[in-house]
Amino acid sequence: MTSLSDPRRNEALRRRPTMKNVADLAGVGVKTVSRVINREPHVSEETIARVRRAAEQLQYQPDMQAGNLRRADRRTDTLGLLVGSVANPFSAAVHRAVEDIALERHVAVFASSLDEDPERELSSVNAFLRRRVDGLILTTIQPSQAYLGAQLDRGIPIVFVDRRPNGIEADAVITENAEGATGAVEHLLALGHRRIAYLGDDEKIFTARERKRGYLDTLRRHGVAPEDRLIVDNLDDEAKASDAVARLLALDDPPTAIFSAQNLITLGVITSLRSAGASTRVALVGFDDVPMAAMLEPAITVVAQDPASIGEIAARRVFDRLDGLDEPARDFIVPTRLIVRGSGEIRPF
Amino acid sequence: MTSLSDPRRNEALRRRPTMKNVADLAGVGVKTVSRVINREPHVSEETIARVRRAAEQLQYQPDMQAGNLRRADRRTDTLGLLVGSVANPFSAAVHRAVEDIALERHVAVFASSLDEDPERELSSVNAFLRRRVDGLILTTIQPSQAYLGAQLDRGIPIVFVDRRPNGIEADAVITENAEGATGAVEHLLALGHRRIAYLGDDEKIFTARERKRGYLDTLRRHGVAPEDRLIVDNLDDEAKASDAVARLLALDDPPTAIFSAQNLITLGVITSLRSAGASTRVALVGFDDVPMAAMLEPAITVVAQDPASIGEIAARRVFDRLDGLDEPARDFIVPTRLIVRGSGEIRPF
DNA sequence: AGCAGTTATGACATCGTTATCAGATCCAAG
DNA sequence: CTTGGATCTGATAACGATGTCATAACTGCT
Repeated sequence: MTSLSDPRRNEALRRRPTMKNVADLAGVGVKTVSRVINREPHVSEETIARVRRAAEQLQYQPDMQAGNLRRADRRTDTLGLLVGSVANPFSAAVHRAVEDIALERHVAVFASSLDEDPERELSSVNAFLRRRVDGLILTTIQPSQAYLGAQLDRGIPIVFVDRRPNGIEADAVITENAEGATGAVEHLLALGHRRIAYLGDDEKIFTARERKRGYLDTLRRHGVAPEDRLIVDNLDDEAKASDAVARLLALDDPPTAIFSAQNLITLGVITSLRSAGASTRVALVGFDDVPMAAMLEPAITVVAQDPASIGEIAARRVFDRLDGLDEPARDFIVPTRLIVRGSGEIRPF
Repeated sequence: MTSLSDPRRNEALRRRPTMKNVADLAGVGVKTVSRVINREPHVSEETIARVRRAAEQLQYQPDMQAGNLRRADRRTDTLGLLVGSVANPFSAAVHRAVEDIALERHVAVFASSLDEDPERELSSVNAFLRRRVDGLILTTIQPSQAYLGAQLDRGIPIVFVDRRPNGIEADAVITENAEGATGAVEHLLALGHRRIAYLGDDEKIFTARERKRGYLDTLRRHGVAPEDRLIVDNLDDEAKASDAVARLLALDDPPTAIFSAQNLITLGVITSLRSAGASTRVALVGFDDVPMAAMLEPAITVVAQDPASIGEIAARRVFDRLDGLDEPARDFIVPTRLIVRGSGEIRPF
């Protein structure tokens, strides 16, 4: 007799039931159980019912890992997603869109945060690959993504989001960064601003380079010489952005407008302009939307991105490739939209 | 001779290399490769180097799925996380905290959104289980979680977050919802408010019930009879919340203060109060923090939750259990914090 | 020299599933 | 009554790794 505390009994209880267990209980072979579970034809109604009952009784869950090992298509119905940070609203919106597309295909998503750390890029990608994901959607920070070439050759679709890869030809879904920046700067120029400051992130980041390029090119095209004193890079948090604004406002000839090239930076700018009492005097246009922007006083004019589209396009591309689409790699450029709310329409003093 | 287009050659190229391939290239047995990859002892330096070189050359990545099948501990180093929605800031913060803890242990996280849909709860949980996750962290909406009993018995740790489970004894990490609501309501009562409206979510949601209970109990304890006309449930989006506020303001004896029990509802309330020009007349305290709350005019007083702690505690609990901790299930109550910013300190008119 | 103990290695079974194939049964048509 | 073709079923190999165990070559000790 086996008692509740008998280790063997516990062992049996603790083990997840296998197809063999179901087969024995139903009095059929394992292959028949496999057929029922996978809804394959050529099983009698009566056998199906018996197997179903046994599976139910044991609370059987098939082990996909074991199945995938042998299965012909070798798919794990799993996808790896690497974003800036799952806690960042932009990344979260991308993630959500990817999840929604993946859900339609019963594909589960591994999500991971990059934190602009090259080491994390490698370890996340490796973690995904060891788990045999069917495809990858990646935001990257390594100078080159050539290390992914072999995976691409082996038919694992890889789509880059938000940033274009280097050293490898692969699909990329990116915001029209330079054009968006151009729109912002032209908007300010049209109001008469000439002293327009640029506050941006580390130029190691693709989007930062692009947005800065848009800013510089646009100024020059309109005959305004960019001034080094009005250009600040490497702002990777809100506090640094605030400090930078304080310094700009203290100049002899301070800027009459600010183009803030990233959303955390925009928050820092708002804080700093307010505490200097300059928020209704200095114009501000931010790249990427800011939560509650419409509720602020003044409301914040931004170049809004469309993270949901980015995620959706990336996910669809991965699945198209998994479905056999064999096109050359290409970029998908997602448009931005200038949302006029007030802060960007302040005229120069 | 095999040409580039020879299907066999392509086949070989496309296949991910196996340990056998590495073993053959290095001129050793598969078990030796396994030892090297897993850093097991009893392999000569020279052999290690040969195997490493071969693995490098083939860009070999071990297949964890195959390994897990045989491995003694049966761990997949994978965790399933179900949150309200990965795009929601509260959920995203929980997710991020879970990811950070998981990363320390080289555990990958499947993240999924519940969307308050009972069907989605079941399908997500099943998707996780079929993929043999080591543990589950779940936000739920089904009336009972008894269906998870077998998994719990089999030793899969399950920790519920944000909502307490029903019909099953399992760990739960939850915000002190009723107490937080009490704090908000007492804050308003102390200022002299007696007509305090409650705007809340569907009572099917655990947190909504708890917060409402806190509101009702507190009013009664302070000798204020709750008024049905001032209590609105089932507000599941911003627009509905706005409409509800408009109706409340149109009453003969409108509320002098509003307790908004969820963050999307708070946004709707703000919008509506503003458009009615009542935002500096009617007091507002929201449950759960709102982005940019400090920047608004008036700034929004809230009962802030601590999603990062919730995620961290839940993840640690899962790993403690995986490490063999055998305590009875318990609740972890995460405190709230009343953040006084202005909107909640408006006195009754 | 002989023996025990350690190190280095690989053959083989095994994990839980699916693919292949062969055998049994049944039915309809000749 | 045979034949051919479905339909139903299960035995067995295989997937890519790890666990077990046997074997061979050393090492250090009597």
